Amino acid sequence: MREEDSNWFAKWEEELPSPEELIPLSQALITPDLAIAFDLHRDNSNSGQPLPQTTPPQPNSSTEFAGDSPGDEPARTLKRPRLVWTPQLHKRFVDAVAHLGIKNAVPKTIMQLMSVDGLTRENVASHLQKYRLYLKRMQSGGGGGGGGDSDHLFASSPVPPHFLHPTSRQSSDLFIPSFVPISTQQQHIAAPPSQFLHRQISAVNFTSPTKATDQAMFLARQQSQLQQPVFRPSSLHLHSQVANYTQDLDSEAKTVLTLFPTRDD
DNA sequence: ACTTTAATAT
DNA sequence: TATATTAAAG
Repeated sequence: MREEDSNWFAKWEEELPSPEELIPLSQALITPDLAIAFDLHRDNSNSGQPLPQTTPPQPNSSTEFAGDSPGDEPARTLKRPRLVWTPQLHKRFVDAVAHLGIKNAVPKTIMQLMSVDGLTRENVASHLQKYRLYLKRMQSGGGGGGGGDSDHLFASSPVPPHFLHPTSRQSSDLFIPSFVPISTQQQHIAAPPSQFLHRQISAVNFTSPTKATDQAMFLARQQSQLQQPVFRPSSLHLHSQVANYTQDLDSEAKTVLTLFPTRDD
């Protein structure tokens, strides 16, 4: 059932700033520094929480001289927990790609626009690769019969039409939301790593000021979703509040990063 | 240096 | 299965 092109737009917009939708979103991926910091208290009580020895690496946050002498930086080689692409995170991904236009939507740029702390270029690249395959298989088989059933994630976000038709203009000039005033929207973001946030925001000022404004708005919209309700688990340890960072040690010592609570549709 | 694609690993 | 990692090529 193909609706008009003008409809996806409206649908998409409706999805955006619903209060209910905003609440469950959390901050960002755990930052390695924080993880390390909190791991310092080893509550070694046998509470079924075997600490991950996989101390998430610190990408580059140390303000030390960046004398990158390979072989001396074990942090670089340590493994991060697997990223879990929740529908919310995927939506950010799609928004970013749509906003950039297919042309500029390369992993690095996408990553920058998403501005999710801890998200790596490779995370995005991997996801992008899979997403493109999904798009390809969408244009061929399409809506009729055989949709793969393993595409739940991708199906959870609407696919902008120009993703499928390389023709016609892309880029995002069309749908900068006229609402969403970036100022005064900002309540106090209860973000412990506000420094990081700041850093990421300031990292967006590339290219011309026009684009910068454009992307500032984009970011502003995105960040309105990032505003944290400051959910304070009264008696819980800091682990849970730092981020939605869950470890799946049930089966093995594998750790899993969860950005947002997954809510079933 | 970065992207893309395919193949492979966990 | 979903994501990561690697290799090769542009």
